[in-house]
Amino acid sequence: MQTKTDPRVLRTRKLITEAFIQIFQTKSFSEISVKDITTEAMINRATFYNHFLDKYDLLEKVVEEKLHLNLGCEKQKTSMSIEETIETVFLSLTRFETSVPSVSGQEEKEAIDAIIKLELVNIFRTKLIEINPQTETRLLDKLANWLTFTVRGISLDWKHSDQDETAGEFIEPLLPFIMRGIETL
Amino acid sequence: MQTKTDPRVLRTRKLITEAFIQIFQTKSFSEISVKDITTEAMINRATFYNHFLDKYDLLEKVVEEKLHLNLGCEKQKTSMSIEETIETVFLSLTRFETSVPSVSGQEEKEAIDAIIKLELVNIFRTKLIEINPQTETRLLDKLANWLTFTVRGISLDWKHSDQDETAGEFIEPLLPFIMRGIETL
DNA sequence: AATAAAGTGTAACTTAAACAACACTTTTAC
DNA sequence: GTAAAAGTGTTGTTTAAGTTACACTTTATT
Repeated sequence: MQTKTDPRVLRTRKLITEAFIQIFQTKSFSEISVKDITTEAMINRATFYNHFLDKYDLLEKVVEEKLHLNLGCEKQKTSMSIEETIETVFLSLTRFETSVPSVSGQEEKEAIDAIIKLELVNIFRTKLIEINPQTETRLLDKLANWLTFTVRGISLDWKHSDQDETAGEFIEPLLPFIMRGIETL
Repeated sequence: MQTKTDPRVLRTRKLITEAFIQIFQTKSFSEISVKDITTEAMINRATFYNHFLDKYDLLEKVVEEKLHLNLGCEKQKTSMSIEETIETVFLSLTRFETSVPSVSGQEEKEAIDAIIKLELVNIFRTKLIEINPQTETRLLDKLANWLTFTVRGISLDWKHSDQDETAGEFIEPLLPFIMRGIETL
C-alpha cells in the first residue's frame, strides 16, 4: 500500500493520453510533436516531461494501458488455464487492433508492434511459470515467445480475412493444435 | 489589452463546464451536486469555488457561453440592422434550444429561461441604444423586453410546430410585422 | 553551405489547484 | 423529533503545473 498519487497527476496523464490518441487519429506518429500534444491537452510542454521521457515513451504507455484495459483483470486470475489465457489474449489483441485507427506509418506500427510483443510475451511467461514452476525459465521464455508469435500471427490472419467469422470462431479450431505443442511440458 | 489568464484557469473552467454538460445529460439540475461535477471534472471541490459562486452560477455561465458561441461574433457587428439582429438572435435561439438536450425538470428550465431572457434583453438593448442613441433608455428597455418576448414566443411556437419549415422560413413572414412596431421610433 | 525556423529536453522560480479541516445547512432515516 | 449522512462554502498550507530561459538537435529555406 503506497501513498496515493496526486489527483492532478492523474488528471494530467489522462489529458495527455487522450490528447495523444485524439491527434493520432489525424496525424502519423512521426508528424506529431510534443507541442501538438500539450496544446491539445491544455498543459505546458515542460509538464509533459514530468510524466513521460518523450513521445515514444508516451506511445508505449498508451499501448500498454490499452492492452491492460482489455485483459488486465483476466491477467490476475490464477485460475485461468493456458488455453483460456491464449484465447483471452487473442481476443484482447483482435479487439485492440480493431479499436486502433488503421494507422498508416511504418515507424509507429513498428513501435506499437514491439510494445505489444513485449506485453504478450510477459503475459504468457507469467502464466507458464505459474503453471510449470519447476520447468526452467529459459525454456518457458522460448515457449512464451512462440505463443506470442502464434497468437499475433493468427490475429493478423483474422484481420486480413473477410471476417465472416468472429475472432472467437476463428481461433477455436486452432486451439487444439496449439495446445498439443504446449502439453509436451 | 489585459494580462492574459493562466492556462490552468482556462483548462479548469473547460473541465468543469464539460463535466457539467456531461452530467446534465443524465441527471436533472437539482440532482447534481458540486461534488458530482468536480469528480467528473477531476478537480478539487474547493477549486470549483475559485471559479463559480455555486452550481447556479455555473449553469448561468454555461448557458451564456453557449448563446454567445452562436451569436457572439454577430453581436459585435455594429453594421447589423435591427431586423438582421432579430433574425440572427431568433436563429441562434432555435439552434440553442434544439442543441440543449430536452431537459426535464422545472427548476433548471426556469433557470435557463431566466438566463436566456437576460441575455436576449441585453443584446436587443445594446442594439437599440446603438441605433437610437437619442431615445430615452427607459423606452428602449421596454422595447428590448418586448422583442425578447416576441422572439422567444416565436421560437417556442416553431419548436412546437411540426417543423416542416426551417426556423428561418418560420420567422421570415413575421419580420415585417415586428419591424412595423419598431419603426415607430 | 549557411541560416532560419521548429523541435527537444532541462532547471530555477511563480502560481493555481489540492489538501484537510472547519462551521454550517439541508436531506434522509429511524 | 432527532441523529446520521450528505452537501455547502471558506480558509491556511502544501504541491504539481506554468513560466521563462537556456543549450542543443533536427528540419526547411535560400
